[in-house]
Amino acid sequence: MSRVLVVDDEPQIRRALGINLRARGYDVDLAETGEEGLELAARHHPDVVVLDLGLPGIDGVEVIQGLRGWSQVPVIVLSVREAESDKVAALDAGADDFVTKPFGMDELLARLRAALRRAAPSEEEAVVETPDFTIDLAAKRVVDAAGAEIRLTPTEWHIVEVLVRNGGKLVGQKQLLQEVWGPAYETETNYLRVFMAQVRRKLEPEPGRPRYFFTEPGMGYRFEVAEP
Amino acid sequence: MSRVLVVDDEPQIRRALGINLRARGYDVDLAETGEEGLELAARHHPDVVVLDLGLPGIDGVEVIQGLRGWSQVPVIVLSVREAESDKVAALDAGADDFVTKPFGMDELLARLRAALRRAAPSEEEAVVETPDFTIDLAAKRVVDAAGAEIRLTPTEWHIVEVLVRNGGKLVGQKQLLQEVWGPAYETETNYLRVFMAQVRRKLEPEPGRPRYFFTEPGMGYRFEVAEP
DNA sequence: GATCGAATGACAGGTGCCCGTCAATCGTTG
DNA sequence: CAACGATTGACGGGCACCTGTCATTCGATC
Repeated sequence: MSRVLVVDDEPQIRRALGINLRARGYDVDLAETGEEGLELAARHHPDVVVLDLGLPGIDGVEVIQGLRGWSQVPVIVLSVREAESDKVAALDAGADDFVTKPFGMDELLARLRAALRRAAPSEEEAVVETPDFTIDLAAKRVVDAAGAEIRLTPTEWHIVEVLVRNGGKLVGQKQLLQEVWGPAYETETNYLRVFMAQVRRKLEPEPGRPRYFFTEPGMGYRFEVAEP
Repeated sequence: MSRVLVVDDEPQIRRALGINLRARGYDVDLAETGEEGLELAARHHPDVVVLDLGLPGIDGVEVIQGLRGWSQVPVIVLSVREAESDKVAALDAGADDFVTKPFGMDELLARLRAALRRAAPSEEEAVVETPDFTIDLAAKRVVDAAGAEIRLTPTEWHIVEVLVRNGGKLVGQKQLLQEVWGPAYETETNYLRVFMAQVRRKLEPEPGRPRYFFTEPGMGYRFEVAEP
């Protein structure tokens, strides 16, 4: 789950945010001062920061600037101030969002989700490696052990994708047929045999003795990388 | 400069934003309804959208959903409503920020800058070199091996940009069509064939045997610089 | 152990789709 | 009005997919 750093000098706010965020599965760091916040940020690399502007010691805007020196972490600013100039200063310093106290917990949580969603375009490294080939789901590509590309046709790739995304799990024939060819084809088991053979010819070192794409007779197919 | 799309049914708001934004050097599109806004977004690909929630016809939240179907453009929501549930709905639909009317122009401009800054590709070393040409994504320039500039038309450049930014990854036909021409063109595969041919004529040493812009039949295209 | 049926695997021929290419037309801009 | 880029349509070639048939394997039954 995501890690949230809360920087606020008011104990009741820290407490309320700590309870609510942890209840929703976030990991939460609490800091009372700007200095403490910067230190925790450096140590724990939170995914999002909730920052009060009116801090004792160094000001909230300075905290933002301190963060921006080395991090792109989204910052949501809290403030009792209504003054427009404060908002402008905070946003220009690099804040991502601005919430005026008193605020509703639902709104803050929604803004938190929005900030995390923006920051997380990070195409999870969807790569599966085996001793004989490597599958990159994001790039839609397969390379063999020597690094040479293995070309798959659209249908072949689609089958491989479904099986790999369900890695280790059995995928039923009907399910596979529906996902690759559409709901009207759920009885065309011939297709599966033809294309599974093709996939094995291209990926299995011994197509006759599959090491990765296994048949479960009468049920379906399973992709699995054997443990060493 | 950046292009801003403003969607609001109140003439005085449209007028005020139009004047203020243009005075600061933004290119501005003005739309009165959600439908018009979606159409303009598809045609002009703005860098940021300012959207009123209380629209006649289709609702602001639906406009956000319509946009999010194909675009990651930041959306700043305007609303007279104070209700927290509205904010939550808009933010969860994919809005990036929320401003309550009446708002100060300075605050809106600051949030606009913040949204654009977030979306900015962070000015990283956006240069791709190959033995035959060099692409500078930031400067929007291509030069050949001898240092001479290669001129690309806007559409050609847009295609190259999308493919290069996804370097190594396969870009689906629909995705490419949507990002370059807009969501209404996702079936016009002719465009791709014509413009890919044009791009290859200008960049590939042997347009008939591509070394950089590869076709994945039935799926899409991929830009890649071969390892030495 | 022999027989049978069900399910999978293998193979090859035909056909339709997709890509690359060319060319004509339209719309915009200077 | 000239020049350029974008939009279409048409066409040919290659290949991916579909299809039917036959071989093989496995388990059940007698």
